Amino acid sequence: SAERAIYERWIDAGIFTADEKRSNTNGGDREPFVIVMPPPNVTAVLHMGHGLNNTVQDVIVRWRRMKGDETLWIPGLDHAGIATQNIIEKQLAAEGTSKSALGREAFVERTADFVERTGGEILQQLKAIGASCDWNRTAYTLSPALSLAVREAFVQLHERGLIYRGHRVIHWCPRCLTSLSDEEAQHEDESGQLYHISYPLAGATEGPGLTVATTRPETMLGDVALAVHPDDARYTSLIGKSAILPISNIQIPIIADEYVDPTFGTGVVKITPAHDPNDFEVGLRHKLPMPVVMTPEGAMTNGADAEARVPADLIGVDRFEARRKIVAQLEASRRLVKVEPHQHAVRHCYRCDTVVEPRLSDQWFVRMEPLAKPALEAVRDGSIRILPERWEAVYINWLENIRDWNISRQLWWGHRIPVWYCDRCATHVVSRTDVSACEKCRGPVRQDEDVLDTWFSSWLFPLTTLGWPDRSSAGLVAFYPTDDLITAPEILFFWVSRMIMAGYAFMDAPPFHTVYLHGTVRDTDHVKMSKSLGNGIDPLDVVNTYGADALRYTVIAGMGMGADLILDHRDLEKSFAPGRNFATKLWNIGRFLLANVGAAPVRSVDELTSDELTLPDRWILGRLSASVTECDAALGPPRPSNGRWRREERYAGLRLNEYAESARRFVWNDIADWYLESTKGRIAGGNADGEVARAILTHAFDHSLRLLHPIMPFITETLWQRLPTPVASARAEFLAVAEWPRALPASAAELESMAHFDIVREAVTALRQIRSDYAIAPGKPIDAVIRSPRNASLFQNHAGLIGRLGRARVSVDAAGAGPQAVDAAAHVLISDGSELVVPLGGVVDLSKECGKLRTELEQLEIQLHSLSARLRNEGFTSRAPASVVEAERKKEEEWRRRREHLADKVKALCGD
RNA sequence: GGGCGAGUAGCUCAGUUGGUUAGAGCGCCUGCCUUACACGCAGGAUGUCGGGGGUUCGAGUCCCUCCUCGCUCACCA
Repeated sequence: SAERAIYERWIDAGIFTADEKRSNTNGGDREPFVIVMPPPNVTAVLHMGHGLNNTVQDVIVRWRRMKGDETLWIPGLDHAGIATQNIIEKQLAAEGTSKSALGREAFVERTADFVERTGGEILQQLKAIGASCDWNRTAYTLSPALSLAVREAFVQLHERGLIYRGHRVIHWCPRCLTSLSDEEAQHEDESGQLYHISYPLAGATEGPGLTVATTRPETMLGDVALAVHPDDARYTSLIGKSAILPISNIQIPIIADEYVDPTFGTGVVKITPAHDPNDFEVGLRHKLPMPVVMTPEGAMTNGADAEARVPADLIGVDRFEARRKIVAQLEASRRLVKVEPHQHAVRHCYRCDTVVEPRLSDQWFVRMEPLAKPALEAVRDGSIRILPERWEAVYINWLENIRDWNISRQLWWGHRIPVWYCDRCATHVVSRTDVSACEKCRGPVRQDEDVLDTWFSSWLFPLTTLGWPDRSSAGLVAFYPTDDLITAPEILFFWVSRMIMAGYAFMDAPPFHTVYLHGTVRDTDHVKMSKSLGNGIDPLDVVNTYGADALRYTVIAGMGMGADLILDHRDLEKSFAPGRNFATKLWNIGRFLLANVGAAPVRSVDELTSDELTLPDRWILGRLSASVTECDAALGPPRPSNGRWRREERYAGLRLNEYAESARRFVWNDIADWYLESTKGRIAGGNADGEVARAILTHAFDHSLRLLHPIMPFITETLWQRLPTPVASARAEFLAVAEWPRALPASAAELESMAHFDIVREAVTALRQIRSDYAIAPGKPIDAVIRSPRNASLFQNHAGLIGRLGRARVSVDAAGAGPQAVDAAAHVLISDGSELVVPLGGVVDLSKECGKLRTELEQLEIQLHSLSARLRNEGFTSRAPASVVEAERKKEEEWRRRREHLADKVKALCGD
């Protein structure tokens, strides 16, 4: 319930707002740290994928903010050409109208209105999970400024000869009625049919003819030749002759082309230049006609150059229906030789899943090879790293085989292509500004009807959001290049690699130095979560039920580098239990602390003298430093030290789950389980030692909150605001901008203290174990003797603490191993060689304990045996590092002692 | 078809250059409403580290091979 108010205070204080002047690349004294958000589609609503993606970004941004960087996280929206247009078209259909009835101008206006009114909801939703974006800089790919930049990029590339108009077979979606790039036409494996069709030879009315195999019989109406391999002995005699195209009944030549694979199918390929990219190439080589036999919607027709190929009964018939009819006709005329089942990959539209139709048309293309070169080099030379590492190979493989990018879309929603045609002069002009008349003849011109691929605007995002094309803009000077790019692997090619190309093409520098690809959110059957499949989780439900911090912690802690996140949409409580439980724990620690420590200022830890500190104090301070070190190591270096990643740091860091685990362990297992319990008697005392305990507990918890703030910003900020302040210390107004903890190197004395407290903890655990093993009721008092020749004073000093935490009256026997206990007693060895003894005084079944002891002895014998064998092995002692051998020897010694001890005990207790 | 990855406790996953008795969370078992927390506390059980071979004094970790799942690219009609 506190989240919204805290978020508003952060916003009011302007702590998410970046200032160019503070960046050290622009006269300031702070390192800039910048992340550009992968802009969600303007019509999108928040789902778990966004939740994951933006939580990761926010964790990193908040970490750097606390580290003192000038942080900037730029939020944005993508106009999402096809996706948005589809939505409006559906709306229009529901209203009984259509985009063509509306007309282009009205359609665009309506879409813009819709986007204006309801779009961008997702950015509001991101605030609910705590996203610390600089909302003043929210960018939109179709805004006037970015549209100008898009046009500038088009014109520049054209001037450099990298954009051209191409006439070729492209991927066409018959439902969206637009062309698609290679990446947008996605392969899906399908089991289809391979139809073997016999084409009679011209002049021979009878006979078998030539058999070709095809998966798309309907395209045969567009056939202009049959092709065989020039060296295929079966067919060489036929080259140059003709065959009859069934159904259309026209004569087509038999040609030779090396493209044909003699080993596949029958070794004869039908050539359909207008409806197959390979056949198109063959057609070019052999100067064949290229008849189009389908409408844009995918219905059969006699299109350009087709004349009378499609018979009347097939005109207007959909391609798949036509396939059935043609197969039936072929069968009837005995031209269908056979049909085989056939596994193959079919391309589908990435937006509507319709089977893509290859189609001959005129489109604008970007020549990619020159752009790919520096992008390839950037990853190879370490200017850019990709995490997890394995994606670098995928990236390199794609860029090495890059193909030109079809950027024109036959849509209305998007950036209109800045090209104007003069039909009279049969020329065109590419222009930064609108053109109203032909330069040559002063006659009328018309602008290209098409718009640009959505990704043609988003690939410029890191540039345009910072002020490009003005290369000297404050934004670019202060914040370019950015730092991390965080997204899902699905858009590595669509977006990430193209941004890298754009960075080099337009700024001569990479747009970022790190690409972090996180996993996908899936359900327990590992199916990708999606609203339409009904297996989605609404992050706002989670926020409302368990809080944003529970969501964030669960997501971060549960996700290894690059691994998918599995959640159960049917059981939110179970899915988010880790985060909810930890958030509650944290809150309760805070409650205890505030109730016991109170609000009065505490002493500063810096001024405490070492003789004031108790053993637990020194231990928790040591654990704090160790935890900070662990968190820092998991988060890693924020940027390459010298522009390029050195090998040893390249794949280090951003292990957010390890960072989360280290912080959790410190808070829960160190502070809550041990330190806090150890202070319970002290603070109530109200004396000087109580003041020390107050100071240390406050200090340790304060630093826990700092460590956890990037992951759980709301709870940590709320608690931190109420924490007592150390006297004479200037504290930041918000935890969100408080200093990140620094690890202090531990002195030898501190390390010894930590080891000593670990021994004390062992004694406590030993007592609890005995109580549990012998089922001694919690209220029943027990006595314990610690026999310790070496650490008697340590145990003496902490007998009270051990007794309180272990629920026993503890005394210490400094004489060490004296005469064996006459009474039945439980013995537990402590790793310093001491022994903890609890007389069981008739409460316990002796035979049970003997059995236990014997089992323990037996296991120890086995382990000792293999350890000794190892130490007798010369290979080990001579080749293993000395430190390892030494450690093993020490261990063997200890185990021998323990074995003797156990054997003695069994003798004494069990009589054998 | 090419490339890559994964297979570790019932489930979801860690395990950094080969080196003590392989870890965490959830779940499970036992006992506890111990004055911050039962979303908790204490104690506990559970692993032929996918199969097989190899290198090594030593392999979850390196190599080979097989099996099973993913991801990704691809013009075999």
